[in-house]
Amino acid sequence: MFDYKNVEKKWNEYWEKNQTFKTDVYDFSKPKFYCLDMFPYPSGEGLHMGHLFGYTASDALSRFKRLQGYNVLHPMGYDAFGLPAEQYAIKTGNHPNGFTQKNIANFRSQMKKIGLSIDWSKEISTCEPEYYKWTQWIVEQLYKNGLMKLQDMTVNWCEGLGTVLANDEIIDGKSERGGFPVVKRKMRQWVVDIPQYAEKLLDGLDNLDWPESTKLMQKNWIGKSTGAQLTFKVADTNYTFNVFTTRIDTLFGATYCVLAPEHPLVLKITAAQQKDSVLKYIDECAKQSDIERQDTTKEKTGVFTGAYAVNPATNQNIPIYIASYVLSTYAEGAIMAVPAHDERDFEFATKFNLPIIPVIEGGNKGECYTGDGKHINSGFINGLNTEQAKQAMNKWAEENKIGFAKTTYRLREWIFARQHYWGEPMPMYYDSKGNIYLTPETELPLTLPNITNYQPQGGLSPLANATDWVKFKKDGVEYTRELNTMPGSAGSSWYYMRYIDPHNDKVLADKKLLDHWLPVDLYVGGAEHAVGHLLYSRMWNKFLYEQGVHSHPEPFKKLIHQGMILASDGRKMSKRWGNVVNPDTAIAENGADVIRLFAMFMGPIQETKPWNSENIIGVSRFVEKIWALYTESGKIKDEENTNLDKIYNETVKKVTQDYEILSFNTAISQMMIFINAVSKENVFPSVYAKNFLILLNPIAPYITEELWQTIFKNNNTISYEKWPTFDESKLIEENVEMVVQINGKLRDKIVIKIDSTDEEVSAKAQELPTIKKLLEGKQIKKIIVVKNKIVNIVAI
RNA sequence: GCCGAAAUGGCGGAAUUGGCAGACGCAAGGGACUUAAAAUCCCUCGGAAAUUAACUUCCGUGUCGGUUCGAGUCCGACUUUCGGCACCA
Repeated sequence: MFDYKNVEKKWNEYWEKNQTFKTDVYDFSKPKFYCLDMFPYPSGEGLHMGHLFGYTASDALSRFKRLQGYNVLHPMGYDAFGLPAEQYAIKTGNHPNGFTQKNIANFRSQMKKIGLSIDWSKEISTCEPEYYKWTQWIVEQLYKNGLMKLQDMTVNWCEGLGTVLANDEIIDGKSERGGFPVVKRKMRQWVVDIPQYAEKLLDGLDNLDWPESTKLMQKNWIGKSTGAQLTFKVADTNYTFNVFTTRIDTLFGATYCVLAPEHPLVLKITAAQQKDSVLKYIDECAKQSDIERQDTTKEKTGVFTGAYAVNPATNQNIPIYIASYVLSTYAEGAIMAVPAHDERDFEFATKFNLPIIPVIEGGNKGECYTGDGKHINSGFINGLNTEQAKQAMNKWAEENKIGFAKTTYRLREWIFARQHYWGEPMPMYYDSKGNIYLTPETELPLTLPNITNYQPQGGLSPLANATDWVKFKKDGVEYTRELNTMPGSAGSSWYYMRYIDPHNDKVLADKKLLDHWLPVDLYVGGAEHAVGHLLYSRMWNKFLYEQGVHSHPEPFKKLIHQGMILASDGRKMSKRWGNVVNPDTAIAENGADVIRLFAMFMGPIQETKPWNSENIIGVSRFVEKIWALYTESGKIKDEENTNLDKIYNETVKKVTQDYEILSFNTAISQMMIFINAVSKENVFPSVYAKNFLILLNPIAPYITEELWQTIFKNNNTISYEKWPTFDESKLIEENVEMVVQINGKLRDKIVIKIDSTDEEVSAKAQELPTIKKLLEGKQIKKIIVVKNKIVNIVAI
């Protein structure tokens, strides 16, 4: 029996004592491989199966690359600022740091139990001043470059949490944490001008080895839209407003305009007799939650302002409405409505009896037509198709100073402020006039003050309670500090850089090291970060790249998302269902090797799949079989066994290829096939026995270390051995079995010399008695030979 | 509503470029060993027909159609599940 408990203890101590997995980042003599996991938020619940799964996969790859002779960087850290710690502090009055540190200690010990080959000397935590000093430094650079700014924003306000939330922190109109309702509110906020990077972020996607679906999600999130901006005059006033349209060609069919209810012009242009209804409508919209407002199944609403705009193409007056289907947050917050050729405008116009003028031929009468066609009722563009008409109209608009071609993005400013205590303090302060100052670099990190009351103060961060910290004097002048702290995504947007040089106190990280180690070669993490974290990180990376911090425009070369691990009942693991399987328990009961093998054997890592504990026995038997084979069978000898040559070389080849593409389930399957073959033989050549341990080591590090040491009397760890090579000539046999088909159906098989000519093969196939019989009375039309595989006789 | 991914035995899954569907493992059934059990080993294991048995035949990768000598794989339409977005002008 494999005594996994003692073996795990022994090797955990050995690895720690010998710093087996410490990476010398200055060693540039070997090729580098940077293997990164999305670091965990250290919750009170500890690691879950999803962590175990993803971390095991990246660890197996790290160990594989190490064995292949790469200098591997495989670090770990903690995304340690966050809401649960904040709420713990609010509830208990205790400092969130204690809670966080306790959880971190638990996470670290759990990860060690899985046998992860982490370089623990490079461990980081985003809540350490040593770390967030540089988060603050980056924020200051963003500010200096005009990318971090104060802006009046319509924000997602969550009263339940007393804070502003990012779009990706909201699910179905409720806060991701706590499930509290979220409403829109206008607030002055620190924002990162990420839209400035929209085009670069879009371009950069092309060359990344990422899942296509993730790239597409980022593309959609950025939401590039090409069209034109047009200026409309408000009739009988000096007011004008801009609209954005992708269909400038339909301008002749614009029969009304709509402003978003929040549009600044609304109150200025509303006619006296419409004032009441307009105010009432604006009020209604403000009160609506996100879910209500985004419900597209509901009938569109809106009111007439009493004002008219001038259609610049027809010079006719067209009514101006306000309606909630026009969003203040997108483009100009105003549209020209072309009901004949836009579904939404059509619905609205029908409801409010507004004129619908077709300007493109096609479609049915009385219906909205969005397709291409010849323009009609459109003055100088009559007869043109959509593309031609767009060009003509763009030219016309520019010449007449009415508008110009424009590209708009859906991507909005990244709201970079939370009304929390447990986050990085913003390194800004204000004088009595409201002028903004940056905390001097020499004074960074600006550390969190100690407070006792963690309750948010009427929309202000609990930092407001630290009066001594908030107000301070410098050269006799009184200043006030920024009270907001940074969002969770701040520290996680650059942590992969810090791992490379985690204790540098002069710079964020040595440029020479960053240039060598970036980009990350493999990034493993959940698909839930497809836009949020993975977009923010890319933007910070691009910014720091442009600042000359390092020389890599993209941070993560290859990305994979590990699938979600469900409970055996096919549902999500949840306390609510009582179906949670805890990694600690699973490891204690089966051993880390067995759990690692089991996790990797379940299926492709990208797939969501259930954790069926009863299947563990399969890999457990495999482990015991190996243990017995090496320790008891006496089969390992310095002899040859030609029966095993082929399967051995096949196994080395297949396992190597499969590890390379992270297909661990098929690699394990091949190793099982090999061990099954060995168990049928009397001799297991010691060269094969040694090399098999190396093949298995990335997934099952403990048993392989132990056998390596005890059976082969090696004093060194197996972790830096040389990856076995295979002999291609051993894979080629003299004869091959070929399938004989008639009309594509399997009828017989023949064994034939490898690489026989098509003629030889088809002649031999036709001599087979079964084939002869089946071909009786039939005429052979064609014979297709797939070399060394198939003969297909087509006959009628 | 729009975008994306997926669907293969009782179960997890495998199948190179379009070339023997079901590797490997679990569960199940049968047998060996044992006083017995556990463990281990051996055999069977998609469905149907037929057969003493070997053998054989037909059907079969969500549904319907197509391309092809040949389709789990390619094309078209659809169904279901999961993920994302959600009036984006």
